Amino acid sequence: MVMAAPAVAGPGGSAPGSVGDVRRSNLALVLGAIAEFPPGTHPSRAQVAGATGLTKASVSSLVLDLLDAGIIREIGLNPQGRGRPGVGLELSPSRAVMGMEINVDYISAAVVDLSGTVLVREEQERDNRNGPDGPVLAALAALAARVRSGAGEQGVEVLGGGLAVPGLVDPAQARVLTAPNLGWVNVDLDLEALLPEAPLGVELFNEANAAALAELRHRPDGASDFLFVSGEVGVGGGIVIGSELFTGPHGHAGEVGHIVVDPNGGHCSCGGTGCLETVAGQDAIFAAAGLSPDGGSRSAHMSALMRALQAGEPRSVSAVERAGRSLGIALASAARVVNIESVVLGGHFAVLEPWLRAPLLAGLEKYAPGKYDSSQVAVSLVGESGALLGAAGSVIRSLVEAPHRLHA
Amino acid sequence: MVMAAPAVAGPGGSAPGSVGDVRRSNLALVLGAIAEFPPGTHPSRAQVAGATGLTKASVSSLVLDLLDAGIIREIGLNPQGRGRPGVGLELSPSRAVMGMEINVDYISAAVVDLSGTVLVREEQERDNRNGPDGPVLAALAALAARVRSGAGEQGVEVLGGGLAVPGLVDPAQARVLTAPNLGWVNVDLDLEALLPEAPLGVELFNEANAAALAELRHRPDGASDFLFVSGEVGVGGGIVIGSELFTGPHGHAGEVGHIVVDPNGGHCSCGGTGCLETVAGQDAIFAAAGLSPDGGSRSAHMSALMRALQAGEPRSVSAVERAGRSLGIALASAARVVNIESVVLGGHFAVLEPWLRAPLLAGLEKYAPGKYDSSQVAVSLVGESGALLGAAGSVIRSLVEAPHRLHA
DNA sequence: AAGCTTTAGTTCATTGCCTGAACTATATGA
DNA sequence: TCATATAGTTCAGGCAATGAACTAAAGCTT
Repeated sequence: MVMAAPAVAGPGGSAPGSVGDVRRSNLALVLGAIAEFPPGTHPSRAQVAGATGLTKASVSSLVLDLLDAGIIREIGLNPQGRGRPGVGLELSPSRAVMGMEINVDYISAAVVDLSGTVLVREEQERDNRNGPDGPVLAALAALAARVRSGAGEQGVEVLGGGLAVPGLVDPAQARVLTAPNLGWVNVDLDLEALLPEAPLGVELFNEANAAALAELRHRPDGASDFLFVSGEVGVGGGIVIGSELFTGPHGHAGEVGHIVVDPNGGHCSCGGTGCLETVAGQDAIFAAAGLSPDGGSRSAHMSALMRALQAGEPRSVSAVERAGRSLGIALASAARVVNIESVVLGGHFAVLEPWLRAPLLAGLEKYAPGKYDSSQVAVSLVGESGALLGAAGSVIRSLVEAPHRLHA
Repeated sequence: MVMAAPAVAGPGGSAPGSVGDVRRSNLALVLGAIAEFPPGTHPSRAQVAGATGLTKASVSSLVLDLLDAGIIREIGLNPQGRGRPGVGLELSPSRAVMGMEINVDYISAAVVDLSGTVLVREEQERDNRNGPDGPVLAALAALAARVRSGAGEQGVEVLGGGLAVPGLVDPAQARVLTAPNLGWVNVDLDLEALLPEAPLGVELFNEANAAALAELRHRPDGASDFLFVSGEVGVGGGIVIGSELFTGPHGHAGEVGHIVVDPNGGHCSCGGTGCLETVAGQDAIFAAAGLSPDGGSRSAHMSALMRALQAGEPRSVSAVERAGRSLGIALASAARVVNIESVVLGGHFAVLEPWLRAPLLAGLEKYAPGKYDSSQVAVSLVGESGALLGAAGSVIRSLVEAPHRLHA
């Protein structure tokens, strides 16, 4: 049964609850209400009271704490028609977090304020393949410092950050377990060095997971349950359930790229056989389309593939169709395991969607009839910078959910 | 990052927390501590205080509420060596819940006390296939009433119940969406009628999910993350993560039986193609082993299959090997999606495990190398009555986690 | 322009809960 | 018999939310 969630619930049997915890909980409730108000509108204390169910007295007191902590600020007046106008509240525009990304051929960093607006952003091309991790992180630290001081000049303080990496990560240990396309195995990261003295520290994310979180924030339909499939060199995924990232017991759920789609298929970089990635990863598609894997950069290949598809070149079309069919098989299986009915296509899957959609839907209909319909296969809205934005957004969200961490 | 769970955390942004919620939370904490003490040992208030981190004063007060509600009782003395002996506390033996099950060829009901001991149990053979649901439920209600009054004669009060059904359910609406082997589609159940006046009502469960919960309770290794695969006529599953059932956004996660294991495979009763169930379901195995599907009952077939396997009859052996390989493929895919590394085999998979294990492990190694090892493929310990026990256990657990529901 | 109405926000006494310290109760050991 | 150790209770103190009363500041009415 779907249990009615208690207003304040203890954890799985460990720490005792005391009165102070109620305040922490309500502090988050108030801040969340302010954050979730339609952008542009600045709710008054009274409106927050209405939205949260707390009394005006409690809200006043909680808002005071948040003001003291600098997380929110008062802005202008807010006439309600008749009586005394309310004082508008909004997330402080001078507090921000940093999103960072290490990818195969670039590093990037951006400062994002608490309402999600990108204030400063810088990207740096860099071949990160198969080199040691040290120089990559040094370069990123320099980039982050530059972006941070740029924000500082605008009077913006960076509270914390999130780093997205294309590989399996152990966030608790700040460790990259494997990142095949970077050539990293069991790399421990000194996240503190990326953002020295930041009160909230730096969190580590898998790239596809971070992108899924960004997608969650930007979906106009407000979807709270979906599977984000990210087509890159590899095929990654992120599962969002109830507006939360579902990571599984060890943090690596959603590895859609390694679902078996053909038991008699080819070898995969993961050591497995017949994984989706061996059919729908970038290199697999290029090879099947007859584009030599070494004759140019991947982005050049992608452009060539697009031209060929637009011209209706049969080999390219059938390569993409094969990828779509396999994607359908993988998503059918995934739907059965996690009971998700909605898919968002990211990375090259978004770009190839016009050619991918029909075979994908046919595959879903054949292997999981009735579980999806075409309206539940959408194209990503966040594009390239999804991982960056998602990492930042997740840090923002964890702050909103636990504002007491900021000495309030 | 794995966030440190706050001692008292609000829900996803709805209800305000107030001081009273702290008490509810701590009430559950105390009751949970008492429930989780090694069976046979009856903790004193002081020991509960130590285990929970609450003060003795708070524990005394909370224990008083639980005593008033009749959920626990004091039992004997508990010498600690030197000073004053503590008063032992235990879950009240006169409060219980009822587990119920509807299956293809029987219905059953059992009264289970709060510590998990089965007090009364009755099973009734009955052919529930393809008949209307009304008579089945009437028979179950009668059975439940009999068992309940049997418990009542021993002075045991039944507080609530859980019903396990072999099909997809919507617990919130008390509705069975589909139960192929019963021939039910969109059946609304009057759960209240099964246990009139029971203060906690009756919850509805999918059979494999309930069995997974029973498995959780009975594992000696205390595993808290595993995938339970139940082989019956169909192939069901239940995902346990962090000692909680993972049900997905719509409550139907873990349908391992319909993972695609062969894109060119046969039709499945779900409408799909190449599902695990078409290779590893009971009928599929019997057919592949050359046992005519209509020449006897399923249990007779199972006995025949076991004899054939013990004799090394090639067709039977290869049928089971094929099922094992396919199970390996399905579990490899599932591991990638939910990141679970441990499997428990139930139903006929438990019975066939000696023949199933080798091909299963080979499949896992081929399709998800390094994700599992043989020690993480275990055989179910709860056997036939798993669903019954799991449904009851889940109701007990939800009571332990929210004791205030009992007017305390 | 003065006064009424309406809404926003604050102040304050009350209630509920946990805490820590003091206290009572009850055992063992010398 | 007395010292010691442990269990459990009592009680004052602190913190948080509540609801009612109150102040503040606008629009509307006449």
